[in-house]
Amino acid sequence: MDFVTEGNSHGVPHLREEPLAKKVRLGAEERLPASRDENKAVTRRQVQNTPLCLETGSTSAEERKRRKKRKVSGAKAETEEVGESPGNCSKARALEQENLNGAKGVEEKVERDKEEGEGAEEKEKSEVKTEQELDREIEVQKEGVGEARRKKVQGEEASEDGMRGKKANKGRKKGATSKPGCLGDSRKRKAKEEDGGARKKRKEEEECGKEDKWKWWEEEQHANGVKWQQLEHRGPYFAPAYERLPRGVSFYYNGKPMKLSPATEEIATFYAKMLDHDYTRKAIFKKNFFCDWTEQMTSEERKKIKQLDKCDFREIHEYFVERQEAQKALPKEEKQKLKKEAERIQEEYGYCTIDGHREKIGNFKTEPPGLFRGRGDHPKMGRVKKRIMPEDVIINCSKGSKIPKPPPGHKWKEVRCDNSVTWLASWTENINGAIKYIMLNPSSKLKGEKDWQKYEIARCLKGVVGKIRAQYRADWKSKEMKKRQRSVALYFIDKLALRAGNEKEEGETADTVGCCSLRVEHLRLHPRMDGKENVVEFDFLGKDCIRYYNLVPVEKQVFKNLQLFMENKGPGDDLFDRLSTSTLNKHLQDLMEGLTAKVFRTYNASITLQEQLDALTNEDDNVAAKLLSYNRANRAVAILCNHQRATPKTFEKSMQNLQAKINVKRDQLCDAKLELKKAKADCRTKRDVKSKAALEKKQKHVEKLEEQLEKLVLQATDKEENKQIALGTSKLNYLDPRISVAWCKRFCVPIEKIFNKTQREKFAWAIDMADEDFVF
DNA sequence: AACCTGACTTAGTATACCCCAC
DNA sequence: GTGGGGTATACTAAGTCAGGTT
Repeated sequence: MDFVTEGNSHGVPHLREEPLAKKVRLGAEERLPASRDENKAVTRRQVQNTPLCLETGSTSAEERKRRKKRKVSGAKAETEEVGESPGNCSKARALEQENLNGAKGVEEKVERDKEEGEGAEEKEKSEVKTEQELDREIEVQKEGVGEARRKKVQGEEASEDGMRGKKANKGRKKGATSKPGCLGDSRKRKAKEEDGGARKKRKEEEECGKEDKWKWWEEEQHANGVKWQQLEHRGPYFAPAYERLPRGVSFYYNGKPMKLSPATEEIATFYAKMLDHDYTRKAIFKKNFFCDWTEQMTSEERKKIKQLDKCDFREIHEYFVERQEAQKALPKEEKQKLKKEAERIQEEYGYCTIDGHREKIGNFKTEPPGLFRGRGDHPKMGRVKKRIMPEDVIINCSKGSKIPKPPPGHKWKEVRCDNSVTWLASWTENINGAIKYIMLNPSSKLKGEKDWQKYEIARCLKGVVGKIRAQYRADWKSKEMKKRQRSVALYFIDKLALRAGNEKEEGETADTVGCCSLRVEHLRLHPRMDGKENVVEFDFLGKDCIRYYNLVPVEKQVFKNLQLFMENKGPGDDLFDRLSTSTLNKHLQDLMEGLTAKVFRTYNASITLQEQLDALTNEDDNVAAKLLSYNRANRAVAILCNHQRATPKTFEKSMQNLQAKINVKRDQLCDAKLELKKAKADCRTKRDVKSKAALEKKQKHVEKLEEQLEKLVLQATDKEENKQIALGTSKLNYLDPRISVAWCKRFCVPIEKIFNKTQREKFAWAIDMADEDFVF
């Protein structure tokens, strides 16, 4: 992994020379058991959670707590080294202000209204499509892109002014669907052949066509803080009531069957269902479960059930396994019936009306009761998550609207009308006391607008990041300890895309950290390592207990600072003892409006995608090769952000299958080439029309096979490189979709190859507004 | 400034579902 | 028609960050 900063004055983590998968692989080698199959009990997560093997060792929660207290009081007592004037970035701010205001601006409505009619017409036409029509459409789309490109060459103005770029895009759109071809025939053919999933697409489009799409991005935004004027919904859909176990299914204690009270039995089924899960092998899980379970028992039961290991849930477990299998084996009509019912529920509860538009809700069901599945070494795992009752639920809707009816015999905790928030209903969960919300789907206006804004802020950062970097580099030498720590932390956040790292309550959650909460034990300093100087070895558990392991050569001054920060500290002490996320974010806010630590992650992710796409895409490649380039660029971002996944259980097998396919194809190609040779000879001797036609046919066959083989090989490469990396998270949350849309348009790749249906819905705004010239 | 809480985004995993090869 | 594999979706935990209170 080359995290070396040479040739990159800002120490930006993007644009690396070496394959980007190395970091993860390095971590993985240490993390993963040699053979998962041999040792099924050892999951990735478990291995990740084993204490970090640092000389310093890990620190207990109590010790950390003690130290933290000391840190806080110590920091208060100690005066700053030198009282320098506070960081002044008003210039940067002033510069940025303009940009940001622009970003928030909204287009003139008149212009829009004029064009609305045409849009509607277009939509109507495209409602139901045949396969041929779809293929034709792709060609036309490509032709349009060519037209757009030609226009660009002629000097047409590109629209890239962020949230204001609508007008120009509209103009482009019209052109993009009408003008005749720019592509050569062979390329058109290629595109046609490669888009095999036309049937699937048609189905998707039919579904999409049903809903009339609301182009909220062409409308005015609400005044500051107001999220809606009108909101009406059906309230949450409650988890089904508990059903008693059938007679023949029993819980056993100490080998003897035992009838349990309904509440006790229900909780027992939660555990029984998880019997073949790793959780039930964890001591904390068992302890927490037993503790909460006994609390729910009747006094009679409590007297009898004293030890968990005398409890036998196996019969209950088997019952649920069988029931699930029976469910799967249900006759078609029964399955249809169930599906219909699910659809009905979705129809009734899954949508709301917001400002006159029907929008999909993200999660309209309350979370069912069960056992808490905290990740990593969560101290509360196994605790009983209580059933949510209407009496726990707060409903949020507009005043004049139809207030949802609670289930018969129940009432809501509260009905309120607060249009400064986006949630429709909420309740407080019993494990951590956190509030859970029912909110809209990502395709909704409320979510989409926020998403769009997020990328606009990240784009603003692009304009000032140079200054910010210059400043934090200068601050590395500050006489103020606070500033030094802040500047080094910011360097890490920028260069390594670390999360901010809020303080967490000790003992309440798994011990994970981010930048500001790094402890001395999470870093090791190597003045020299593998021929590189000033190498910092990071090894800590981040969000969701995903291990972050990285060897990073840093600049000399950073290295020196780290030595200074670590001086006279124990392994469990905070590295940045004078820094918190709130002071860091306050500082960032001064540098640029809207800037917070996480914006760096968004910015660096998106800029990395853009740069990698530019570097990796070859215009002459076929679609499969271009997709590999895209995935590689996406992968670079996923690695930067440390988005990992467990290697899919079926990985090895499916890899073998793919390899087998490749081998078959190779053989076929070999045969086809032989036949081609024969046909050539035949043609030379006979010299008639028939043999010439045969030759042509053979030639085409070989070409086709070659193409197919190449596609398979690319697929295999992609798969292998993607083994432990999760691309979805960055695609969904960090990459400005307009970069992908522009790339698709520029390189004639159908957007469906990059975004699936859900993603297209979420990014509808970007797909509609970005043209091929969009630059992040 | 610390602390707490609410609102919202980001995250990995479990499961449902669909399609293709047989 | 079926089973398996792969993708899409559902689910909910775990973060970030801001604003109010002490």
